[in-house]
Amino acid sequence: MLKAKLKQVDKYIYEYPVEALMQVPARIFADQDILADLEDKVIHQLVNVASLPGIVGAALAMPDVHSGYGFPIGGVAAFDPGAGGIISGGGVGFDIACGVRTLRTPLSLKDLKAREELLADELFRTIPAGVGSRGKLKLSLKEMDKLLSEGASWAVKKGFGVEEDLEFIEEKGVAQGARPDFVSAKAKQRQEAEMGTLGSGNHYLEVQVVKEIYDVKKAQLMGLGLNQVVVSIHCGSRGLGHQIGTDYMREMVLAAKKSGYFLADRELAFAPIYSKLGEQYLGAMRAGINCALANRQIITHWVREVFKRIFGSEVLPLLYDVSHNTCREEVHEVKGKKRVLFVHRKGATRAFGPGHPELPLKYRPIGQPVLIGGSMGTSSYVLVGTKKGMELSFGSACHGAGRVMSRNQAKKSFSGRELIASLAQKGIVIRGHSWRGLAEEAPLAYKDVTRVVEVCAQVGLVEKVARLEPVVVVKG
DNA sequence: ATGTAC
Repeated sequence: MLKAKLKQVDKYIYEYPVEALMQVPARIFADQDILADLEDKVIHQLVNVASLPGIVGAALAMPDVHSGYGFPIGGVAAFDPGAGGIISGGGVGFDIACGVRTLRTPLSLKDLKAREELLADELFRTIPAGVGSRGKLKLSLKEMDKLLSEGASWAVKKGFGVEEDLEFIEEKGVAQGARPDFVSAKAKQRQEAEMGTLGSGNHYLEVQVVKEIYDVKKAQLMGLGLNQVVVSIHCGSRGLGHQIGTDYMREMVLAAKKSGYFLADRELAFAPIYSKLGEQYLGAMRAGINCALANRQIITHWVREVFKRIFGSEVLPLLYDVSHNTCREEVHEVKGKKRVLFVHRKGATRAFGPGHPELPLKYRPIGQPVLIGGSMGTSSYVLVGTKKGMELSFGSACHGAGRVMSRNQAKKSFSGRELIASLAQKGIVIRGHSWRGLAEEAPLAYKDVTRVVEVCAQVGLVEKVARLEPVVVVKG
Protein backbone atom coordinates (compact mmCIF):
# COMPACT_ATOMS: atom_id res chain seq x y z
CA MET A 1 0.00 0.00 0.00
CA LEU A 2 1.59 3.21 -1.19
CA LYS A 3 -1.09 5.08 0.73
CA ALA A 4 0.60 4.16 4.01
CA LYS A 5 3.57 6.34 3.05
CA LEU A 6 1.46 9.49 2.77
CA LYS A 7 2.27 12.08 5.41
CA GLN A 8 -0.17 14.76 6.44
CA VAL A 9 1.58 18.13 6.04
CA ASP A 10 -1.44 20.38 6.53
CA LYS A 11 -5.10 20.01 7.38
CA TYR A 12 -6.14 18.85 3.90
CA ILE A 13 -2.74 18.27 2.30
CA TYR A 14 -1.00 14.88 2.15
CA GLU A 15 2.48 14.32 0.79
CA TYR A 16 4.29 11.32 -0.61
CA PRO A 17 7.99 11.92 0.00
CA VAL A 18 10.69 11.86 -2.66
CA GLU A 19 12.11 8.39 -3.22
CA ALA A 20 13.81 6.43 -5.99
CA LEU A 21 13.45 8.28 -9.29
CA MET A 22 11.17 11.03 -8.03
CA GLN A 23 12.41 14.58 -8.69
CA VAL A 24 9.81 16.17 -6.42
CA PRO A 25 7.23 14.96 -3.89
CA ALA A 26 3.62 14.15 -4.75
CA ARG A 27 0.93 16.10 -2.98
CA ILE A 28 -2.77 15.32 -2.64
CA PHE A 29 -5.48 17.72 -1.51
CA ALA A 30 -8.00 15.60 0.37
CA ASP A 31 -10.01 15.09 3.53
CA GLN A 32 -10.26 11.82 5.49
CA ASP A 33 -13.14 10.44 3.41
CA ILE A 34 -11.51 11.21 0.07
CA LEU A 35 -8.26 9.75 1.33
CA ALA A 36 -10.03 6.59 2.49
CA ASP A 37 -11.43 6.06 -1.01
CA LEU A 38 -8.19 6.96 -2.79
CA GLU A 39 -6.99 4.24 -5.17
CA ASP A 40 -3.40 3.12 -4.73
CA LYS A 41 -3.12 3.38 -8.50
CA VAL A 42 -3.52 7.15 -8.23
CA ILE A 43 -0.50 7.39 -5.94
CA HIS A 44 1.46 5.10 -8.24
CA GLN A 45 0.61 7.37 -11.19
CA LEU A 46 1.56 10.47 -9.18
CA VAL A 47 4.91 8.89 -8.31
CA ASN A 48 5.49 8.30 -12.04
CA VAL A 49 4.61 11.92 -12.82
CA ALA A 50 6.92 13.17 -10.04
CA SER A 51 9.72 11.18 -11.69
CA LEU A 52 9.40 12.92 -15.09
CA PRO A 53 12.26 15.17 -16.26
CA GLY A 54 12.03 18.87 -15.48
CA ILE A 55 9.03 18.70 -13.12
CA VAL A 56 8.81 21.67 -10.75
CA GLY A 57 7.42 21.87 -7.22
CA ALA A 58 5.36 18.72 -6.80
CA ALA A 59 3.08 16.35 -8.68
CA LEU A 60 -0.35 17.46 -7.50
CA ALA A 61 -3.73 15.80 -7.15
CA MET A 62 -7.02 17.61 -6.61
CA PRO A 63 -9.69 16.14 -4.30
CA ASP A 64 -11.65 14.79 -7.31
CA VAL A 65 -8.65 12.72 -8.40
CA HIS A 66 -9.02 9.23 -9.84
CA SER A 67 -6.75 7.09 -11.96
CA GLY A 68 -6.56 7.90 -15.65
CA TYR A 69 -4.58 6.97 -18.74
CA GLY A 70 -0.99 7.25 -17.46
CA PHE A 71 -1.66 10.43 -15.51
CA PRO A 72 -4.43 10.81 -12.92
CA ILE A 73 -7.59 12.71 -13.75
CA GLY A 74 -7.52 15.57 -11.28
CA GLY A 75 -3.74 15.81 -11.69
CA VAL A 76 -1.59 18.93 -12.11
CA ALA A 77 2.11 19.03 -13.04
CA ALA A 78 4.35 21.90 -14.20
CA PHE A 79 7.55 21.49 -16.21
CA ASP A 80 10.45 23.83 -16.91
CA PRO A 81 11.44 23.56 -20.59
CA GLY A 82 14.90 24.92 -19.83
CA ALA A 83 15.50 22.16 -17.26
CA GLY A 84 14.69 19.35 -19.68
CA GLY A 85 10.95 19.66 -19.02
CA ILE A 86 8.59 17.47 -20.96
CA ILE A 87 5.09 17.40 -22.36
CA SER A 88 2.98 14.26 -22.18
CA GLY A 89 -0.14 13.36 -24.15
CA GLY A 90 -1.32 11.31 -21.18
CA GLY A 91 -0.91 14.41 -19.01
CA VAL A 92 -3.48 16.28 -21.07
CA GLY A 93 -5.89 13.44 -21.82
CA PHE A 94 -7.80 12.30 -24.87
CA ASP A 95 -10.55 14.89 -24.71
CA ILE A 96 -8.31 17.91 -25.23
CA ALA A 97 -9.79 21.11 -23.71
CA CYS A 98 -12.88 19.40 -22.45
CA GLY A 99 -14.47 22.13 -20.38
CA VAL A 100 -17.44 24.03 -19.03
CA ARG A 101 -18.99 27.35 -19.91
CA THR A 102 -21.87 29.08 -18.18
CA LEU A 103 -24.28 31.59 -19.71
CA ARG A 104 -26.46 33.96 -17.71
CA THR A 105 -30.10 34.36 -18.57
CA PRO A 106 -32.37 37.27 -17.51
CA LEU A 107 -34.91 34.70 -16.27
CA SER A 108 -35.68 33.59 -12.76
CA LEU A 109 -37.00 30.11 -11.96
CA LYS A 110 -40.63 31.26 -11.96
CA ASP A 111 -40.18 32.82 -15.43
CA LEU A 112 -39.79 29.31 -16.82
CA LYS A 113 -43.54 29.03 -16.09
CA ALA A 114 -43.67 25.27 -16.32
CA ARG A 115 -42.13 25.39 -19.78
CA GLU A 116 -39.28 23.13 -18.67
CA GLU A 117 -40.56 20.24 -20.81
CA LEU A 118 -40.75 22.41 -23.92
CA LEU A 119 -37.32 23.85 -23.20
CA ALA A 120 -35.88 20.35 -22.76
CA ASP A 121 -37.43 19.18 -26.05
CA GLU A 122 -36.15 22.19 -27.97
CA LEU A 123 -32.61 21.95 -26.58
CA PHE A 124 -32.58 18.20 -27.23
CA ARG A 125 -33.78 18.75 -30.81
CA THR A 126 -31.41 21.64 -31.55
CA ILE A 127 -28.09 20.51 -30.08
CA PRO A 128 -26.85 17.20 -31.51
CA ALA A 129 -25.57 14.84 -28.84
CA GLY A 130 -24.73 11.20 -28.26
CA VAL A 131 -22.01 8.80 -29.37
CA GLY A 132 -20.88 9.60 -32.90
CA SER A 133 -23.31 12.52 -33.12
CA ARG A 134 -22.96 14.57 -36.25
CA GLY A 135 -23.84 18.23 -36.50
CA LYS A 136 -25.48 20.53 -38.98
CA LEU A 137 -22.15 21.85 -40.20
CA LYS A 138 -19.85 20.22 -42.70
CA LEU A 139 -16.45 21.84 -42.92
CA SER A 140 -14.04 21.88 -45.81
CA LEU A 141 -10.43 21.05 -44.99
CA LYS A 142 -9.46 24.68 -45.53
CA GLU A 143 -12.17 25.90 -43.17
CA MET A 144 -11.13 23.26 -40.61
CA ASP A 145 -7.58 24.60 -40.63
CA LYS A 146 -8.85 28.15 -40.00
CA LEU A 147 -10.99 26.89 -37.14
CA LEU A 148 -8.03 25.03 -35.63
CA SER A 149 -5.94 28.22 -35.77
CA GLU A 150 -8.57 30.66 -34.54
CA GLY A 151 -10.78 28.78 -32.04
CA ALA A 152 -13.85 30.57 -30.71
CA SER A 153 -12.84 33.65 -32.69
CA TRP A 154 -13.44 31.65 -35.90
CA ALA A 155 -16.91 30.71 -34.66
CA VAL A 156 -17.79 34.33 -33.83
CA LYS A 157 -16.67 35.43 -37.31
CA LYS A 158 -19.01 32.78 -38.74
CA GLY A 159 -21.93 34.29 -36.82
CA PHE A 160 -21.92 31.98 -33.79
CA GLY A 161 -22.09 34.35 -30.88
CA VAL A 162 -20.80 37.86 -30.33
CA GLU A 163 -17.38 39.48 -30.12
CA GLU A 164 -17.89 40.15 -26.39
CA ASP A 165 -17.95 36.38 -25.73
CA LEU A 166 -14.24 36.13 -26.53
CA GLU A 167 -13.32 38.33 -23.57
CA PHE A 168 -14.76 35.71 -21.22
CA ILE A 169 -12.93 32.66 -22.55
CA GLU A 170 -9.46 31.63 -21.34
CA GLU A 171 -6.78 32.97 -23.70
CA LYS A 172 -9.53 35.20 -25.22
CA GLY A 173 -10.92 32.20 -27.06
CA VAL A 174 -7.82 31.42 -29.12
CA ALA A 175 -4.92 29.18 -28.15
CA GLN A 176 -1.93 30.87 -29.78
CA GLY A 177 0.66 28.74 -31.51
CA ALA A 178 -1.83 26.19 -32.82
CA ARG A 179 -0.46 24.18 -35.75
CA PRO A 180 -3.19 22.58 -37.85
CA ASP A 181 -0.41 21.18 -40.05
CA PHE A 182 0.62 18.99 -37.11
CA VAL A 183 -2.89 17.50 -36.87
CA SER A 184 -3.38 14.31 -38.88
CA ALA A 185 -5.79 14.13 -41.81
CA LYS A 186 -7.58 11.37 -39.93
CA ALA A 187 -8.22 13.65 -36.94
CA LYS A 188 -9.63 16.34 -39.22
CA GLN A 189 -11.79 13.84 -41.08
CA ARG A 190 -13.29 12.60 -37.85
CA GLN A 191 -14.23 16.16 -36.96
CA GLU A 192 -15.53 17.43 -40.28
CA ALA A 193 -19.20 16.88 -39.34
CA GLU A 194 -18.83 17.01 -35.54
CA MET A 195 -18.62 20.74 -34.86
CA GLY A 196 -21.49 21.91 -32.67
CA THR A 197 -22.10 18.50 -31.08
CA LEU A 198 -22.14 17.67 -27.41
CA GLY A 199 -20.79 14.11 -27.49
CA SER A 200 -21.50 11.57 -24.78
CA GLY A 201 -20.29 10.32 -21.41
CA ASN A 202 -20.34 12.98 -18.73
CA HIS A 203 -20.86 15.76 -21.27
CA TYR A 204 -24.10 17.65 -20.84
CA LEU A 205 -26.08 20.77 -21.36
CA GLU A 206 -27.91 21.95 -18.25
CA VAL A 207 -30.39 24.67 -17.49
CA GLN A 208 -29.65 25.48 -13.86
CA VAL A 209 -30.91 27.74 -11.11
CA VAL A 210 -28.74 29.68 -8.65
CA LYS A 211 -29.73 27.98 -5.44
CA GLU A 212 -27.26 29.40 -2.94
CA ILE A 213 -24.92 32.39 -2.82
CA TYR A 214 -21.83 32.38 -0.59
CA ASP A 215 -20.34 35.73 -1.58
CA VAL A 216 -22.90 38.37 -2.53
CA LYS A 217 -20.38 40.91 -3.83
CA LYS A 218 -18.54 38.51 -6.10
CA ALA A 219 -21.84 37.01 -7.31
CA GLN A 220 -23.13 40.49 -8.13
CA LEU A 221 -20.01 41.27 -10.07
CA MET A 222 -20.56 38.09 -12.07
CA GLY A 223 -24.20 39.06 -12.61
CA LEU A 224 -25.58 36.19 -10.52
CA GLY A 225 -28.56 36.44 -8.18
CA LEU A 226 -30.60 33.95 -6.18
CA ASN A 227 -33.15 31.92 -8.23
CA GLN A 228 -31.64 33.17 -11.49
CA VAL A 229 -31.61 30.74 -14.40
CA VAL A 230 -28.26 30.00 -16.07
CA VAL A 231 -27.15 27.52 -18.73
CA SER A 232 -23.99 25.40 -18.53
CA ILE A 233 -22.39 23.49 -21.39
CA HIS A 234 -19.87 20.72 -20.71
CA CYS A 235 -18.14 19.24 -23.77
CA GLY A 236 -14.80 19.06 -25.55
CA SER A 237 -12.94 18.50 -28.77
CA ARG A 238 -14.83 15.35 -29.83
CA GLY A 239 -13.21 13.01 -32.35
CA LEU A 240 -10.45 15.44 -33.30
CA GLY A 241 -9.01 15.78 -29.81
CA HIS A 242 -9.23 12.04 -29.28
CA GLN A 243 -7.40 11.31 -32.52
CA ILE A 244 -4.66 13.86 -31.72
CA GLY A 245 -4.21 12.10 -28.38
CA THR A 246 -4.10 8.67 -30.02
CA ASP A 247 -1.67 9.78 -32.75
CA TYR A 248 0.81 11.52 -30.46
CA MET A 249 0.73 9.10 -27.55
CA ARG A 250 1.77 6.43 -30.04
CA GLU A 251 4.52 8.69 -31.42
CA MET A 252 5.78 9.40 -27.92
CA VAL A 253 6.10 5.68 -27.15
CA LEU A 254 7.99 5.14 -30.43
CA ALA A 255 10.28 8.10 -29.69
CA ALA A 256 11.08 6.65 -26.26
CA LYS A 257 12.05 3.32 -27.82
CA LYS A 258 14.18 5.04 -30.42
CA SER A 259 15.96 7.44 -28.05
CA GLY A 260 16.16 5.10 -25.09
CA TYR A 261 14.13 7.24 -22.66
CA PHE A 262 13.08 5.28 -19.62
CA LEU A 263 9.30 4.98 -19.45
CA ALA A 264 7.85 3.98 -16.07
CA ASP A 265 4.50 3.56 -17.83
CA ARG A 266 4.02 3.52 -21.59
CA GLU A 267 0.72 5.36 -21.03
CA LEU A 268 2.79 8.20 -19.62
CA ALA A 269 5.05 8.55 -22.66
CA PHE A 270 6.40 12.06 -23.20
CA ALA A 271 8.58 14.26 -25.35
CA PRO A 272 10.93 17.04 -24.25
CA ILE A 273 9.22 20.41 -24.77
CA TYR A 274 12.34 21.47 -26.68
CA SER A 275 12.19 18.68 -29.25
CA LYS A 276 10.61 18.25 -32.64
CA LEU A 277 7.97 15.88 -31.30
CA GLY A 278 7.31 18.12 -28.29
CA GLU A 279 6.72 21.11 -30.58
CA GLN A 280 4.52 19.05 -32.87
CA TYR A 281 2.35 17.81 -30.03
CA LEU A 282 2.10 21.28 -28.50
CA GLY A 283 0.99 22.73 -31.85
CA ALA A 284 -1.54 19.94 -32.40
CA MET A 285 -2.83 20.09 -28.82
CA ARG A 286 -3.38 23.84 -29.16
CA ALA A 287 -5.34 23.15 -32.35
CA GLY A 288 -7.38 20.70 -30.25
CA ILE A 289 -8.02 23.44 -27.68
CA ASN A 290 -9.26 25.70 -30.46
CA CYS A 291 -11.57 22.95 -31.70
CA ALA A 292 -13.15 22.59 -28.25
CA LEU A 293 -13.51 26.37 -27.82
CA ALA A 294 -15.19 26.70 -31.23
CA ASN A 295 -17.42 23.73 -30.41
CA ARG A 296 -18.70 25.30 -27.20
CA GLN A 297 -19.12 28.62 -29.01
CA ILE A 298 -21.34 27.08 -31.72
CA ILE A 299 -23.48 25.27 -29.15
CA THR A 300 -23.79 28.55 -27.23
CA HIS A 301 -25.28 30.21 -30.30
CA TRP A 302 -27.90 27.48 -30.68
CA VAL A 303 -28.79 27.63 -26.98
CA ARG A 304 -29.36 31.37 -27.37
CA GLU A 305 -31.64 30.75 -30.36
CA VAL A 306 -33.73 28.31 -28.34
CA PHE A 307 -34.10 30.78 -25.46
CA LYS A 308 -35.04 33.53 -27.89
CA ARG A 309 -37.72 31.33 -29.53
CA ILE A 310 -39.28 30.26 -26.25
CA PHE A 311 -38.76 33.23 -23.94
CA GLY A 312 -37.88 36.08 -26.29
CA SER A 313 -34.64 36.47 -24.26
CA GLU A 314 -31.93 38.68 -25.68
CA VAL A 315 -28.37 37.32 -26.01
CA LEU A 316 -27.44 35.30 -22.93
CA PRO A 317 -24.09 36.76 -21.79
CA LEU A 318 -21.17 34.38 -21.30
CA LEU A 319 -20.11 34.33 -17.66
CA TYR A 320 -16.91 32.41 -18.38
CA ASP A 321 -15.47 29.37 -20.19
CA VAL A 322 -12.89 27.03 -18.62
CA SER A 323 -11.03 24.10 -20.16
CA HIS A 324 -9.95 21.31 -17.81
CA ASN A 325 -7.75 19.10 -20.04
CA THR A 326 -4.83 21.24 -21.20
CA CYS A 327 -1.14 21.99 -21.07
CA ARG A 328 -0.40 25.69 -21.11
CA GLU A 329 2.70 27.86 -21.11
CA GLU A 330 2.41 30.16 -18.10
CA VAL A 331 4.60 32.33 -15.90
CA HIS A 332 4.67 31.25 -12.26
CA GLU A 333 6.60 32.46 -9.27
CA VAL A 334 8.60 29.62 -7.74
CA LYS A 335 10.58 30.41 -4.58
CA GLY A 336 10.52 34.13 -5.42
CA LYS A 337 11.62 33.64 -9.03
CA LYS A 338 9.43 34.03 -12.10
CA ARG A 339 9.67 31.02 -14.36
CA VAL A 340 8.03 30.02 -17.63
CA LEU A 341 6.40 26.65 -17.04
CA PHE A 342 4.26 24.25 -19.03
CA VAL A 343 1.40 23.37 -16.71
CA HIS A 344 -0.48 20.14 -17.38
CA ARG A 345 -4.00 20.16 -15.98
CA LYS A 346 -5.86 16.92 -16.62
CA GLY A 347 -9.30 17.01 -15.08
CA ALA A 348 -8.19 20.15 -13.29
CA THR A 349 -9.27 23.75 -13.82
CA ARG A 350 -7.07 26.78 -14.14
CA ALA A 351 -7.91 29.03 -11.17
CA PHE A 352 -5.82 32.19 -11.43
CA GLY A 353 -5.97 34.56 -8.47
CA PRO A 354 -6.96 38.23 -8.39
CA GLY A 355 -4.86 40.66 -10.40
CA HIS A 356 -3.60 38.13 -12.94
CA PRO A 357 -3.01 39.88 -16.28
CA GLU A 358 -4.64 37.00 -18.19
CA LEU A 359 -8.03 37.70 -16.59
CA PRO A 360 -10.67 39.92 -18.17
CA LEU A 361 -10.71 43.36 -16.52
CA LYS A 362 -14.17 42.65 -15.14
CA TYR A 363 -12.95 39.73 -13.02
CA ARG A 364 -9.42 40.88 -12.29
CA PRO A 365 -10.31 42.23 -8.82
CA ILE A 366 -11.93 38.97 -7.67
CA GLY A 367 -9.98 36.21 -9.44
CA GLN A 368 -10.81 33.83 -12.27
CA PRO A 369 -14.27 32.27 -12.31
CA VAL A 370 -13.89 28.51 -11.83
CA LEU A 371 -16.82 26.44 -13.08
CA ILE A 372 -17.29 23.04 -11.47
CA GLY A 373 -19.75 20.59 -12.95
CA GLY A 374 -21.38 18.10 -10.63
CA SER A 375 -22.51 14.59 -11.47
CA MET A 376 -25.94 14.15 -13.05
CA GLY A 377 -28.72 15.70 -11.00
CA THR A 378 -26.39 17.18 -8.39
CA SER A 379 -25.07 20.68 -7.74
CA SER A 380 -22.58 22.64 -9.81
CA TYR A 381 -20.43 25.41 -8.35
CA VAL A 382 -19.13 28.82 -9.33
CA LEU A 383 -15.86 29.60 -7.55
CA VAL A 384 -12.98 32.03 -7.97
CA GLY A 385 -9.23 31.47 -7.97
CA THR A 386 -7.03 32.84 -5.18
CA LYS A 387 -3.54 34.12 -4.51
CA LYS A 388 -2.94 31.11 -2.29
CA GLY A 389 -3.85 28.81 -5.18
CA MET A 390 -1.16 30.50 -7.25
CA GLU A 391 1.35 29.44 -4.60
CA LEU A 392 0.02 25.97 -3.78
CA SER A 393 -1.16 24.60 -7.12
CA PHE A 394 0.13 26.78 -9.98
CA GLY A 395 -3.30 28.44 -9.95
CA SER A 396 -5.33 25.25 -10.29
CA ALA A 397 -8.38 23.64 -8.70
CA CYS A 398 -10.64 20.63 -9.11
CA HIS A 399 -12.89 20.14 -12.15
CA GLY A 400 -15.88 18.18 -10.90
CA ALA A 401 -16.96 15.31 -8.75
CA GLY A 402 -14.55 12.65 -9.99
CA ARG A 403 -15.46 9.03 -10.56
CA VAL A 404 -15.36 6.42 -7.82
CA MET A 405 -16.77 3.69 -10.07
CA SER A 406 -15.70 2.68 -13.55
CA ARG A 407 -18.10 3.09 -16.46
CA ASN A 408 -18.48 -0.69 -16.71
CA GLN A 409 -19.13 -1.06 -13.00
CA ALA A 410 -21.72 1.74 -13.12
CA LYS A 411 -23.46 0.16 -16.12
CA LYS A 412 -23.86 -3.07 -14.17
CA SER A 413 -24.98 -1.34 -10.98
CA PHE A 414 -27.57 1.17 -12.18
CA SER A 415 -30.48 1.39 -14.57
CA GLY A 416 -31.07 4.43 -16.77
CA ARG A 417 -34.83 4.18 -16.35
CA GLU A 418 -34.66 4.19 -12.56
CA LEU A 419 -32.30 7.17 -12.64
CA ILE A 420 -34.71 9.22 -14.74
CA ALA A 421 -37.51 8.38 -12.32
CA SER A 422 -35.46 9.50 -9.33
CA LEU A 423 -34.42 12.73 -11.08
CA ALA A 424 -38.04 13.40 -12.07
CA GLN A 425 -38.95 13.08 -8.40
CA LYS A 426 -36.54 15.91 -7.69
CA GLY A 427 -38.27 17.99 -10.37
CA ILE A 428 -35.43 17.64 -12.91
CA VAL A 429 -36.42 17.23 -16.56
CA ILE A 430 -33.98 15.03 -18.47
CA ARG A 431 -33.44 14.10 -22.10
CA GLY A 432 -30.77 11.53 -22.98
CA HIS A 433 -29.66 9.64 -26.06
CA SER A 434 -28.83 6.35 -24.39
CA TRP A 435 -30.11 4.42 -21.36
CA ARG A 436 -26.75 2.77 -20.96
CA GLY A 437 -25.01 6.14 -21.17
CA LEU A 438 -27.23 7.48 -18.40
CA ALA A 439 -26.42 4.54 -16.12
CA GLU A 440 -22.69 5.24 -16.55
CA GLU A 441 -23.28 8.72 -15.19
CA ALA A 442 -25.29 7.75 -12.11
CA PRO A 443 -24.55 10.12 -9.21
CA LEU A 444 -23.43 7.19 -7.04
CA ALA A 445 -20.66 6.46 -9.55
CA TYR A 446 -19.12 9.79 -8.51
CA LYS A 447 -17.72 11.42 -5.42
CA ASP A 448 -19.81 14.05 -3.68
CA VAL A 449 -19.01 17.27 -5.56
CA THR A 450 -19.88 19.36 -2.50
CA ARG A 451 -17.15 17.65 -0.49
CA VAL A 452 -14.64 18.03 -3.33
CA VAL A 453 -15.36 21.76 -3.60
CA GLU A 454 -15.25 22.15 0.18
CA VAL A 455 -11.72 20.68 0.35
CA CYS A 456 -10.52 23.05 -2.40
CA ALA A 457 -12.09 25.97 -0.54
CA GLN A 458 -10.70 24.90 2.87
CA VAL A 459 -7.20 24.55 1.44
CA GLY A 460 -7.62 28.01 -0.08
CA LEU A 461 -7.26 27.10 -3.76
CA VAL A 462 -10.62 28.78 -4.42
CA GLU A 463 -13.36 30.81 -2.78
CA LYS A 464 -16.98 29.78 -3.15
CA VAL A 465 -19.34 32.15 -4.92
CA ALA A 466 -22.52 30.26 -5.82
CA ARG A 467 -24.14 26.84 -6.01
CA LEU A 468 -26.30 25.85 -8.98
CA GLU A 469 -28.90 23.09 -9.24
CA PRO A 470 -30.12 21.55 -12.50
CA VAL A 471 -33.65 22.11 -13.79
CA VAL A 472 -33.28 20.65 -17.29
CA VAL A 473 -30.55 18.17 -18.27
CA VAL A 474 -29.64 17.12 -21.82
CA LYS A 475 -27.19 14.19 -22.00
CA GLY A 476 -25.39 12.53 -24.88
C1' DA B 1 -13.51 10.76 -23.34
C1' DT B 2 -13.87 7.81 -28.15
C1' DG B 3 -16.27 6.02 -35.29
C1' DT B 4 -17.42 2.24 -26.92
C1' DA B 5 -11.78 -3.42 -30.36
C1' DC B 6 -6.99 -2.70 -34.94
